[in-house]
Amino acid sequence: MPASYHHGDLRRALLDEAGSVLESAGIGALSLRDLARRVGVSATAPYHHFKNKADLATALADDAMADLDTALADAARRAQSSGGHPGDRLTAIGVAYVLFAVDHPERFRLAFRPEMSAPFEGLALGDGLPEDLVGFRQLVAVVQDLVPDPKRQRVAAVGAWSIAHGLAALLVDGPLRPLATDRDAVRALAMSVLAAPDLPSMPE
Amino acid sequence: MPASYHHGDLRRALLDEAGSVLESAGIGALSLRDLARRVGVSATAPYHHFKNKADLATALADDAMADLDTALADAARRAQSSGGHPGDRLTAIGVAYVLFAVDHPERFRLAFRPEMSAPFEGLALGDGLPEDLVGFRQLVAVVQDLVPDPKRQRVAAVGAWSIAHGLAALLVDGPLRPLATDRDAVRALAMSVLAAPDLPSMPE
DNA sequence: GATATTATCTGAGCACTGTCAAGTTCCGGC
DNA sequence: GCCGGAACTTGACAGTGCTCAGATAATATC
Repeated sequence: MPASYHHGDLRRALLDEAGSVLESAGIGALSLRDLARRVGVSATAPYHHFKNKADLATALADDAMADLDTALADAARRAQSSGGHPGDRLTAIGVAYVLFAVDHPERFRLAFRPEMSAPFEGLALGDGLPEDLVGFRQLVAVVQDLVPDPKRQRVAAVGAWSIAHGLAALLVDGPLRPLATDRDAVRALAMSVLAAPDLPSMPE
Repeated sequence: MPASYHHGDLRRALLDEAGSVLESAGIGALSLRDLARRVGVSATAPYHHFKNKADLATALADDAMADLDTALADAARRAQSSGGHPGDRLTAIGVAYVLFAVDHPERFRLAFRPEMSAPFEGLALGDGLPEDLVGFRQLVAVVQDLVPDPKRQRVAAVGAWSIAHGLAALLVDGPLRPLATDRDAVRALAMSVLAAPDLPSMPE
C-alpha cells in the first residue's frame, strides 16, 4: 500500500490484477508489461515472482480451478443438507458446474487451457484426483454411490463429468453461446440435460 | 510457383502453411510474419487476403470445423451402410467426434475457440445448424429418430452433443489427457461412455 | 548500531510481433 | 499501347516477452 520501494505482496497484486483483466478483457489481453504498469511497478518486476508469462497464467489457472472446485463443493453441500437423494445431488453438482462456466467464462476457459497452464498432469480419476479438489472428489463420490458395480464406476464418473463439461463448453465456446446470456434458461437446460439423458443406452 | 512478383494463390498457401504450423507447433506459435516468411513473401502481404490475424485464424477455424464435420459424416455413412440400428449410429458418430479431437487436437481446439475465430453465432440447434455442416445435421437427425417425443428432441440432441464434446474436451485439454496417447483405449472408453450412460436418469 | 546478505525492484536493450501508410510491380481489359 | 486496380514490397511505429547488469531496501549477523 505505501509507495515504498518494496511492494509488499507484488505476487498477489499481480494475480489479482490479472484476474480482473481476464474477466473484463479476456485472456488475450493479458500482458506482463501491462500488469506491471497497472500495479505501478517496473516492467521486469514480475519476473521475480513468476518464471515467465506462462507461469503466471498457470498460477491464475490454478486459482480458477480452485474457484470452480469450491463452487462444486458448495453445491454438493447444499444438496446434501436439503436432503435430496444421490441422483439429485449429482445433477445439483452438474448444474453448478455449468453455471460457473456461464458466470465466469474466462476463468472457466483458462482452467482448461494447457498451452499456458498445465493442469493435473496424469490423473486416474478413481484415485488420482488431487486432494485439494474437494468438489471434484465429491462428484466422483456421488457417482460411486449411484453406481454399485465397481467396474462401471469409472465409466460412470467419466460420463457424468463429460456431460457437465461438454454442456458448459458448448455454452461458453460453442454453438450454444447465444443461450448463455439467459441464466435461467441455462439452468433449466442444464437440469433437463443432466437429469434425464434418455437418449442412447439402447444397445448392450 | 514461379518466383514472380505475384504469388498465384497466396491465400491458400498461407492457410496451408498455417495448418501445418498449427499441427506441429500449436496455436500459440502462429505468427503472420512467420507465415509470410515461410511462404516467401513480405511481412505485410497477408493483409491483402486477411483483415488481420484473427481473420486468418477464423478462416483456419472454419477449415477445422469442416474437417470435423466430414469426419462425422463419414462415420454416419459407414454406420448406416453397415446397418446398425439408430442407437449404434449415434454412438458411431460420437466416437468419431472424440477420435477426431484426439487425432487432431490443435484443429479441434481451434474450431471451438472464439477469442480468435467467432464460430456459428446464433444457433437454434433444431433448425439453425448451417447447411454445410452435414455431419452435425446427421447427428441431430439420428437423435430425432431415437427420441419420438418432439419436446424432448432438443434436450436429447444437446445431451448427445454434450457428452461427445465433453469427453473430447477432457481428453484434449483436461484431466483425461494422459489417456489420449492410447488410441485404442480412447475408442474403448468412448464406446462405453457414449453407449451406456447408466448414471442419473433417476428423478423425474 | 554498523555491516554484510539477500530479496526485490529498476533501466537499458534485444528480438520479435501486429499493423498502417506509402510506394512498386504486374495483369486484364479497353 | 495504356491504364486502373489488384497483388505485393518497403519502411516505420508501437507494443510485447525476456535477459542482464546494476541499484535499493529489508533483514540477518555481529
